[in-house]
Amino acid sequence: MSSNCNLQLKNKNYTCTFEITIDLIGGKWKPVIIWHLGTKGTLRFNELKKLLPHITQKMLTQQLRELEADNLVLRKVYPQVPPKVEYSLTDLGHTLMPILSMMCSWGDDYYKQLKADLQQTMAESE
Amino acid sequence: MSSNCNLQLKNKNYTCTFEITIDLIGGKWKPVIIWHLGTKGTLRFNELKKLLPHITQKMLTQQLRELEADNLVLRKVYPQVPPKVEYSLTDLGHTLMPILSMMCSWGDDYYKQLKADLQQTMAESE
DNA sequence: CGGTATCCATTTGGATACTG
DNA sequence: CAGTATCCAAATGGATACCG
Repeated sequence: MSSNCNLQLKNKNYTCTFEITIDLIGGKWKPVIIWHLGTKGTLRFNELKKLLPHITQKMLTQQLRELEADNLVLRKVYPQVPPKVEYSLTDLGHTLMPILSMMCSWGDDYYKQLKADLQQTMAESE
Repeated sequence: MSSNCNLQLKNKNYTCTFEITIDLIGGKWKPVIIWHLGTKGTLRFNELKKLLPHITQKMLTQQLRELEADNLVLRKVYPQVPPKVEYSLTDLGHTLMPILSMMCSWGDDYYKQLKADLQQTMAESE
């Protein structure tokens, strides 16, 4: 079908290797989850939930399961009542931190620049 | 609502600056589009389309419009028949390349590692 | 050539209720 | 505490036809 290179992984096709990266850490929640685990270390389910005020329980569970399946996050269950589940980054997960860090500061710069431009525009219109 | 920091930009709310980055370059197509424009320079609509064999015309147009609105891509229309439209990265767009580059090589490593692990598993099962 | 417009299928995500 | 299950709404994306 494709004239480009075709990479296959887990029944999915990619035309470029960073489609793989996007697939693993793209989406609304995954980068933030990884970021929190990377900067704060091991976190329990509800601790994560508090750090992501807008996520629903369903989404958090779902995203964590996917991250686990992709070997980016480690899930440790303590067999006790009430249950205790801890999440942390795997070694592979940690290797993503430099990328996320760059994305974070880029977003920061973009935000500041846009705010500055807005101030500029408002000042000029006076 | 949110106990975290709350950033607002263009009627959207973010709790962290890299949600902004994700919003701008996340999704299935944008990174690849930016990547092609960054590595190959100016491209016409149909040249881009050939580089992304699976994208539909609608999606390509849509993504390019969004990238343009976010000041990452420059759209230059030549007023002639048949039409000629050229796309290129803005200065801001270029600042994304180091991030995309890292994502690309990370995806590359991940792919190679997984393939290597697979070979290993197959070898052991013999 | 470089698009729009329309329609429709799939995917994603949210609200709510329930559970070991 | 850390989830499942179910249902439903919204967003995303693809096929197709048409246009200046």
